[in-house]
Amino acid sequence: VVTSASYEARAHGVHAAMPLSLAARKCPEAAFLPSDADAYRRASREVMQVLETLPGALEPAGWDEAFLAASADDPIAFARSIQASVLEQTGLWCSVGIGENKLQAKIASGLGKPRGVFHLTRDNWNDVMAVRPPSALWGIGKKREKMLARLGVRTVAALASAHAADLAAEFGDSLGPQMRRLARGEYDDPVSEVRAPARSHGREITFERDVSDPEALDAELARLARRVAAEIAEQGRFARRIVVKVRYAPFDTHTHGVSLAAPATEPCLVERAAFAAFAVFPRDRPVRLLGVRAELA
DNA sequence: TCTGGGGTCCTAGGACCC
DNA sequence: TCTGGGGTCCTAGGACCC
Repeated sequence: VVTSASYEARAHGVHAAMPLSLAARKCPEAAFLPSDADAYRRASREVMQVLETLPGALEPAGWDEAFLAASADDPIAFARSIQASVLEQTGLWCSVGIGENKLQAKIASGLGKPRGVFHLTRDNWNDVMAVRPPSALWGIGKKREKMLARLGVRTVAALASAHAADLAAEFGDSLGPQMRRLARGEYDDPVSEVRAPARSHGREITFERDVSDPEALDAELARLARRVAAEIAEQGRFARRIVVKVRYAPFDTHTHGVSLAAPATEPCLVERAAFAAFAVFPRDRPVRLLGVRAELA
């Protein structure tokens, strides 16, 4: 599938997660490049190093985004100076979103793309957001948007004024009210410089063709399990539980897990747990995806 | 069109306990 | 024989994000 697309390709309707065959149809003249994770990691480090020189707590959010807790008399000028520094020192453009909290800033950075600066605060929140669909909010995707539409909620403004009880009944006592707060531009989580330790680490593979051969599946499962074990050991972490993920056609995905007697990192123990979890699955269906994930102690 | 790989968080339901 | 109410923990699945 497409990992990322240039703005020129996006103009043809190509976007991330789209199957390559469809992307090629939508944009036959596009150049298809292999992904190069090492290059992106290097570029990410360079950009983050620039941002680290700025005053204020920095919270990286993935490879190509970060939150900066800063205050400035002239936020827009400050944002432009960040942009200029990043461009000068890395040759890369970025967009900068300014907000009173992470939600506003995150949405603003999207609205600033490409290469722009956008300012989103309580003063212009309604002007900018009220008529947009709920999926314009960070944390509401297409599925929740559909569920909201069934409740008659089709805009951010409608969500902001929806009945809390209705939302709680549909989405739960936590998520429901939280979605309404998002629609009002409210967000409490502070920018946090301390990175929480990872909760899990896993590897998965989608086969080019569905695999039925049990020996081939066993071999792949062992390979994934040992790789995960080696990687968490390298990070000095221990597995608490091993979860195996299996996807059949068409996109029928299931997981089963096995808790370890004690936190462990030994490849043989991780592998044994993976096989115990895998044993729960029926073995008579062709497998499209196999994954092993360690939940960490 | 037919759906990657790495994650995080939330929810519902069941088991279990007092 | 049929059964409360409160709580915790575990598991599987799903939604979301980059």
